Amino acid sequence: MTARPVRNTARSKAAPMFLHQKILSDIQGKIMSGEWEVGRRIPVEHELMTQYDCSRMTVSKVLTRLAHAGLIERHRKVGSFVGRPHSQSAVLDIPDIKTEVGALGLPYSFDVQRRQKRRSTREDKQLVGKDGSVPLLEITCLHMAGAQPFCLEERMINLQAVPEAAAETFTELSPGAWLLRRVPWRLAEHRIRAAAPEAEVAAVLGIKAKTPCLVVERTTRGVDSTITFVRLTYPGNLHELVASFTPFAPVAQNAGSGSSAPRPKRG
Amino acid sequence: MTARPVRNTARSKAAPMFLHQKILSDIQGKIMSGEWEVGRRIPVEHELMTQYDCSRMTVSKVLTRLAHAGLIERHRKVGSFVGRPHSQSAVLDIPDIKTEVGALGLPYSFDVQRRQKRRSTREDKQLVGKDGSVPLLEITCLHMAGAQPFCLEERMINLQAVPEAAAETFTELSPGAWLLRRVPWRLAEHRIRAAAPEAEVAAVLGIKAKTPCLVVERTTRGVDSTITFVRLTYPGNLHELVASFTPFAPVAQNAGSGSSAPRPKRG
DNA sequence: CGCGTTGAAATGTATAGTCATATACTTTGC
DNA sequence: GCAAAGTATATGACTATACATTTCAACGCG
Repeated sequence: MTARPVRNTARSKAAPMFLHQKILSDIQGKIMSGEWEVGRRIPVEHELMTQYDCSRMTVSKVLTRLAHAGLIERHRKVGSFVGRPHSQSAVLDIPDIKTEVGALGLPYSFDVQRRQKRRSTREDKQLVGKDGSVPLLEITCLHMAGAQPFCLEERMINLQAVPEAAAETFTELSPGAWLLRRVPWRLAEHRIRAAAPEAEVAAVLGIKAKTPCLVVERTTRGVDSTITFVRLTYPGNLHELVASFTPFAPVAQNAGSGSSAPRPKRG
Repeated sequence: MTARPVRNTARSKAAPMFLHQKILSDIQGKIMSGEWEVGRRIPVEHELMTQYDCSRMTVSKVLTRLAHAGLIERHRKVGSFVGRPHSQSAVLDIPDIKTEVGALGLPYSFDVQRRQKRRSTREDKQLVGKDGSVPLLEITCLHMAGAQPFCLEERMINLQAVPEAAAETFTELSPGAWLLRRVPWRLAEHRIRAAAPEAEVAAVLGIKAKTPCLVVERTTRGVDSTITFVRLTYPGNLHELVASFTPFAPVAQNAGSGSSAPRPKRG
């Protein structure tokens, strides 16, 4: 009954993985891959204990750690549940555009101006991993704050990764919001720069050609391929990104109280 | 010998703090306040065990958690040490300008163009908390990539928070780098926008007045006051910020191996 | 003096429990 | 029928212990 690295059962060759590492990465994988969707119940400690043939402390520590990291939420008597990802990131506040506009106290609306299917070429390399051509959905969408254009969204969606998008009209939800709630993502890369808009873009946004614009390009990757690429062009002084940092990663104070967050009710 | 919330010794009134919370916040406080500088040895588990009159597991869990959060580094037989803050942030890559220029393969240099002491007025409100006027050091510094201006830095340093800055000439290290390595900080707020530079700034940067520029404003706060405010103006297409996110906070895989990081040697 | 051996220090992994606490569900009492 | 009380369950806090692993440092020996 002593503690000994799990020289993983069959073909022991790779780094000997400790039990708690295995449990951690198993659960983490299920969550990050989207196999366990948000709100789904995680096996209770006793189940995991049986499943991995270990003591309660061991699984408990793993779950506690996952809770600290925000991947799961735990509640006494109730159980543990897959947590809701922090909308985009707690640090760089690039929220849903609707939320942004709402924060300005202006009515939000959007208009899909273009919508076209095509196959990817060599130039859209950022969208594909290694594979050749994939079907794409190209969308141009203008976001309005009241009567004023707020942001131009030029997006490409990988239809191989998100086939449902082909049939979606994006009338209720903007493409960004739709994707965010439909597709589990793993990594979002932002590139932020200042540039003068192209003539065409300037015209749509109703600004002069030389007006400085904040251009945010985001590549969102899923488990094994890029899901979407988007370029958001904000007219210069209309927009500002805000980011807050602490020098250290935050050490969550609560061990899993989650008082304010509405607890998912599923089973 | 049972577990019972520490109804904190004297004047029990506030929320009953659990032992591990107390240990955690004690250590966290010492590190975040700068009282324990980077590399300083943290009491070994046995000491903490004695100090807080608890079992080894309890302190061990706290330390392990701090290690996961990156606040400390742990090494067998050696002990635990205050970790080095991740330069600015693992997510928004706004590194030292010197590093940025170096990455472009260009020789880096900088030139302090202005350096002036004054007292803060009502307009510099971002620098002060509630207090009235504080002594300031105003610095303008031009960063060069080869022969080309790369970035203009306009900075204000709170001399109340960093009195040593008054005597510093910033010949070896740029103001930013100097501050970063001298002053412990708690929070950095960035505001990022696109704008046309003012005539004066455009002249210094050697660009046309209408060239879009990426303007990054950063307020860095210490324990109880703002340390410095800086505005970095990058000529438009010369610069791009890059940020990567994952939907969840990263769950550190290693429990404290820290293989590559050079272990501080102090005692 | 240099080199390996050995011991001890410190963390790392894991077990097996106890008691506490929050909460859903069930039973009881009126 | 409905609320109060009780019970079961799942997590949370903590102890005490065992053994593993890594690495510093002291010792012994040629």
